[in-house]
Amino acid sequence: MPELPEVETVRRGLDRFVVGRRIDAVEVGRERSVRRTSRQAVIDGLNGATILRAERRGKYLLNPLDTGDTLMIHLRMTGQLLLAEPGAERPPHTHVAMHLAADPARGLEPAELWFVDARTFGEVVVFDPEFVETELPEVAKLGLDPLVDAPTVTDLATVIGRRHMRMKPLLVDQHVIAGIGNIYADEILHRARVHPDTVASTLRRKDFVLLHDAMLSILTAAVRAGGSSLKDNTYVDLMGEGGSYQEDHRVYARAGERCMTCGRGVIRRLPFGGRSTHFCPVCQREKRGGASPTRPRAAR
DNA sequence: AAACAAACCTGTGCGC
DNA sequence: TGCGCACAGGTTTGTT
Repeated sequence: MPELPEVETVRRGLDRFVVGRRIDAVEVGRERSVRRTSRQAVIDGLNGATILRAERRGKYLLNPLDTGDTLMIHLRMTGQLLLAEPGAERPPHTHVAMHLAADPARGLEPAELWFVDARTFGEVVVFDPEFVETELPEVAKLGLDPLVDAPTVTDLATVIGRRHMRMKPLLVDQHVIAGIGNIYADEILHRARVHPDTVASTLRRKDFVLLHDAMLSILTAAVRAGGSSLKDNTYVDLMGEGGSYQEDHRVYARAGERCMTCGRGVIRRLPFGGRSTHFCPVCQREKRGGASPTRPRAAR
């Protein structure tokens, strides 16, 4: 569920309410949430540690600790991080609870930080960042982060311009660009007027300009709105508040509706690369060379 | 290199 | 109301 804007919103909550505090105790309920290492490794790695910073790379939350280790949390589909008062009743599927010490300097009372995750795809890991390549290889291999790395149009063109992948699967590929998921990929392609089936290597400079602008403006606007919360309200921030960017979605979950941009097309929903994809057939006209199933390639 | 399916789990919404 | 099935924001792995 959570993509870059949602994870960034959570990161900001951590920055504000959790950074600088010591973890006095840790409870791990379900072992699956800490499967990367073990229950004991997470407990030992966090007990007595102080969280120095709250960082994010793609959809990964990275929190350096004063022990030299880093606490990584990935929410995957249904994970949540919630701040609560000590002893408060925990929601179902609360798998990890960290007891945070007070921070009198900032007027913060003791609190609990909960990792809640119904589907248990998410995970909590304590690792040594010096060995990120072996301990968390996927983090080491993440592509450009649109906000952290602030890539230019040329950076974007360099990273995706020689790929023969279709744009929808490419945008959600974390090795290429980190942080974009199914919702924002659809929104970005629509704003850039690029059909999801367009092969990346056929794009022109003007397309990269449009994609770059769409990516940056949509992601920053979504962060400003606190992310997108869908009907099930699975995504909420640290304080349990939903975001409002879903109100600005132009194509995602709008199949069958008239396009709000051109007023002519009707939003379609089709699987691309196995993911349901929403687009306006008028705004995002398929161009020649973009979408043939057997892509003829001149030998060279 | 790229496409595709399956796997990991649970909850929800829909058609009947 | 109840049942069964399709589907869901992510990512990895194994095959073509």
